[in-house]
Amino acid sequence: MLLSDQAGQAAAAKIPRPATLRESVIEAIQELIVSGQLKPGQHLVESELAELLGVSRQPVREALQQLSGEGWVDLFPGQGAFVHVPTLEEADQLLAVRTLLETESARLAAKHAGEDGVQRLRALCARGIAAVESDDVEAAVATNSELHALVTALSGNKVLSELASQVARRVRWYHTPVARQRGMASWEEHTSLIDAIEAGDERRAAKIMREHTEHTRASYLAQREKEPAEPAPKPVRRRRPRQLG
Amino acid sequence: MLLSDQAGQAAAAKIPRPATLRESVIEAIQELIVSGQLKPGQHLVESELAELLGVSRQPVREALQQLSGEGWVDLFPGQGAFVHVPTLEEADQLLAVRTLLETESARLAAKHAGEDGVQRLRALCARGIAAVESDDVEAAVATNSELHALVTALSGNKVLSELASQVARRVRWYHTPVARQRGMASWEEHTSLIDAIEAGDERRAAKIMREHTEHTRASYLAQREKEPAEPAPKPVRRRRPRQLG
DNA sequence: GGACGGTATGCTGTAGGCAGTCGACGAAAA
DNA sequence: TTTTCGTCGACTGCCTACAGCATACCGTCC
Repeated sequence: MLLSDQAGQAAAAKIPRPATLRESVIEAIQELIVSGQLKPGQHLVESELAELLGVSRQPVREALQQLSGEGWVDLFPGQGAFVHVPTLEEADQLLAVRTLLETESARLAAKHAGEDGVQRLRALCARGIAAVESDDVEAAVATNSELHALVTALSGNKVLSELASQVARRVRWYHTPVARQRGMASWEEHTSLIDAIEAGDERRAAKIMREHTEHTRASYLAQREKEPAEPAPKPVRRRRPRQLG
Repeated sequence: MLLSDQAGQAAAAKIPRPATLRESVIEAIQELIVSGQLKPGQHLVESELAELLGVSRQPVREALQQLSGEGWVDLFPGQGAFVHVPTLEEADQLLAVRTLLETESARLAAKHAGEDGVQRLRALCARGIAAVESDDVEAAVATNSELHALVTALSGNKVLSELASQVARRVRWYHTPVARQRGMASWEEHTSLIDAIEAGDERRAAKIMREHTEHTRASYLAQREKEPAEPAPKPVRRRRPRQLG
């Protein structure tokens, strides 16, 4: 069976199925939220989103269900969906959880990662450093995410890596508008992390990752301290102003 | 404002809202899965579930979306929903994650729990021991879950406790059919855990919880080793046999 | 006899529509 | 002027209906 052998090769770049509308809508709404076009607390009217995206209400509803499961929006029965409002406290707790998950990931990665994995880590790290040096913030952030994702993947624990990636996405949303990036220091930490993983030193890898994520957390809190945060505009059901004409 | 004062008192037993159909359906399907009426790998036909529960396809679809987000079912675009098939490897990884989350919870609980929290823990523990002594397995399992949930709640980190409770639910599903309960030994560990929390000894609390959950994990694996696991009936889309008549 | 292609079937994905419900606004009463 | 009640508008929750598609069955060809 030649084909099944190839198919067995991990990500054999599955044919880019036209995906269901629901999935497309999920990504679209996530993008709208992360990019700030949909603001925290905003009432998401199904019919409006449907029209905006050119689909019917059903896929939008299903997308909102799923997004609520991942913490992007809050669903109030009978009232509809509202973009989740991340409080300072919650962000802190989320960052704590991320630290926990990624620290364990790093430890396991040091335990299990092979030569191949380390190579890929180094490649990503190089790309990240290059991005920082050329002041390409966007690329640096993206590469940073990829690197962390790869570390969790190398842990060998799929459940863990999936959970971590979910948490990471939310962290990115909370974090992005506040502090853009910690710059080169972050990538030096990445480098020593990879060294530890290559050496198979679990303790050191865990320690570095813990400190690394705690740095991010500290910088986040410091940033947020300055701006007293918006006065939480009470997420109330919006009423469409009278359509005249 | 008298009313709002009362409402502020935590769980003032919110009026049992008639809940949306979707939520009822979610619980119903979860129950069907946990109780084994829906077997792993089984194809969940929307219209059948709808008829079975006496609702239309829409609430069923939305419930399946949400359940897929929590790992109870797998959604294959164009093919439908299948009850998730927990492999041995995945169960092990899930238990590892649970250990991680609950250990951290225990540590934080030792750090933050007050007199009141400890009291409630002791009460639950007493109930659990009583249940074991009277051979009430059902009650013992339920109380066990409650106790662990309370520990995570006492951690003071809502994100963490929510994640832990989700993981715990899945663990219970994987675990229940295999090993019913470890009996009294488990509750002795609970007792010393509470002692550590009361003393505010973070390290000890974490250590006990880690060992405690690792015991569960070991017993699970031991149980599963014996039965070579079902031969994984290839989750294929079922086709209703021809209706004659 | 085995592989291939055509056909049928029933399921999923999506759309549209109706009733129930929640919130806002305005009028009437204290 | 403040509180309370009634009405209106709009949105959600759910149902029904249709189009597209994936799979299984079956006849045909090699």
